[in-house]
Amino acid sequence: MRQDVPATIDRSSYEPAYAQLANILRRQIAAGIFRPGDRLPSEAQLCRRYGVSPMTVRRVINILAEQGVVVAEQGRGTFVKPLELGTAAFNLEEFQRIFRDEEQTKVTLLEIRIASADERIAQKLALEVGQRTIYIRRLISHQEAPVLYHREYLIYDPKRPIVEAELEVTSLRGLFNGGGESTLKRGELTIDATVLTKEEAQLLQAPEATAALRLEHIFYDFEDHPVSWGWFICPSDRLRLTTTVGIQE
Amino acid sequence: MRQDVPATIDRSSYEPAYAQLANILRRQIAAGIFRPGDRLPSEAQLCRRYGVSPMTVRRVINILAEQGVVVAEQGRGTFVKPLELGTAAFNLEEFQRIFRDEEQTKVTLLEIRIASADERIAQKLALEVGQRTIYIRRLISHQEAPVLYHREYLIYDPKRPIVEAELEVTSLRGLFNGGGESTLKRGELTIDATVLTKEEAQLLQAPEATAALRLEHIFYDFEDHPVSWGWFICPSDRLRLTTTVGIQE
DNA sequence: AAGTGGTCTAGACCACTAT
DNA sequence: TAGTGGTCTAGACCACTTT
Repeated sequence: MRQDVPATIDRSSYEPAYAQLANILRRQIAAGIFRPGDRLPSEAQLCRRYGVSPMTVRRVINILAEQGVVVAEQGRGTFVKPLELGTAAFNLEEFQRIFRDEEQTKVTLLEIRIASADERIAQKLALEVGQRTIYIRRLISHQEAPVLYHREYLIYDPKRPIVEAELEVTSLRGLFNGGGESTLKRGELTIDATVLTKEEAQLLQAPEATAALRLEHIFYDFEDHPVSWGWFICPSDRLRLTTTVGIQE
Repeated sequence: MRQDVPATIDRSSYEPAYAQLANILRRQIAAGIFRPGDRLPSEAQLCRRYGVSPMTVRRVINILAEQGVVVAEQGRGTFVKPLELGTAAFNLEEFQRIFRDEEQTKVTLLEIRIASADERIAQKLALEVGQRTIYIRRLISHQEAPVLYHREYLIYDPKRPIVEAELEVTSLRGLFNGGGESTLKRGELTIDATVLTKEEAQLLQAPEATAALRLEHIFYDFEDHPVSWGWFICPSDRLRLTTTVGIQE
């Protein structure tokens, strides 16, 4: 037994009862009091034990179930879930942090030009081959060191306000942290691995043939038309994706 | 307007009222009826409009907030969130799928042996340099083609049941899909990019110097002791991480 | 003061599982 | 039949923001 788990709910606390109870149960599981496969006390028992209403207990169980800590089975009970690697989720917080740190982060516009769509671009942006797109290359530096190289094709349509907004160098910041583009409905993202080309290595000041992560994106507007296709290149010694799976206290 | 959104809740449906209302609001947002930054109707208005109790509306708002679709601000209202790239989450479903498909997936044990810990291993597993570990190499093939190369160091402790369990080739399956190890409390995972070595390329039947994803893991038991350190190598043409961000209908 | 979200109650009724 | 989770109600009270 490593640490005592508080056993009651403090009604005078600023932390709401449901959050307190969720933490109590999660800590009990983390401490090994309830092991994977074990059944938790029934909801009625938890109501009596902690002096809260059924609705509040229900909410707590829902929270723990969403966190992947337990699984509730109707008619049988609520059980502690074993570790499941497939539920691990990696997020882009590291990327977000770079753009949030406005003092230390600089976005350099390397190139903007009109480019006519080849077959690949046309397919990604649902255009005809030969139609105009806007091609943008950016280099993102953090603390004086280049960390990301971004290339992007935007649909060219003078009627669309998004084009002007996207051209602004600051738009990337909004895209990562929110509050930016409000004309985008959704994006499809893919991560894979790549080897730096000579050009990429030079810009990113990395040795040639270094391994790098590649984050590809397509963004869609509210009419479900693609408006942007592009990708970030990120040497894997500068940015990693990390996460934890299982019980976090 | 692309599609009509059902405007009432069907009380005779098997789908609970809260789920129906969440879908109604999400579809209205997806259809552009409410745009990023817009305020949703107040909870009291939603109660009257859809004939449900405050608790049910509350639950709906919570669900949409968890999904990152809206943000509720006390005293002000509930607002549609703009697209935020930083909230994108990549999961390991692709990996999970491989192991779930038991017919088509074969795990080959390439090597098991006792290895004494060098400085790097000792640090990862919280051991002294020179202590014994179990070194395992596995090749995972799907539909006759190798997709993953796994190397792993396990702490060597005859008293620990985990060791025997981990040695079984089937244990990877349980780890990914759940129902496996119940002695593991949590894992720390990292994804980065790497270039295949000659040995890796040969085993994975890929050209040398190909880019690959590398998924590193450390697993901890309920005493918070590390029990396993290892990594999967996965050529990026065989497995990608994909996700979507924003509104999904 | 009025309107907003946030928490919580004390039940009701239902669906499902085990015995 | 008894016990389990799952949904839902009709309020209450509170904290916060806006006017």
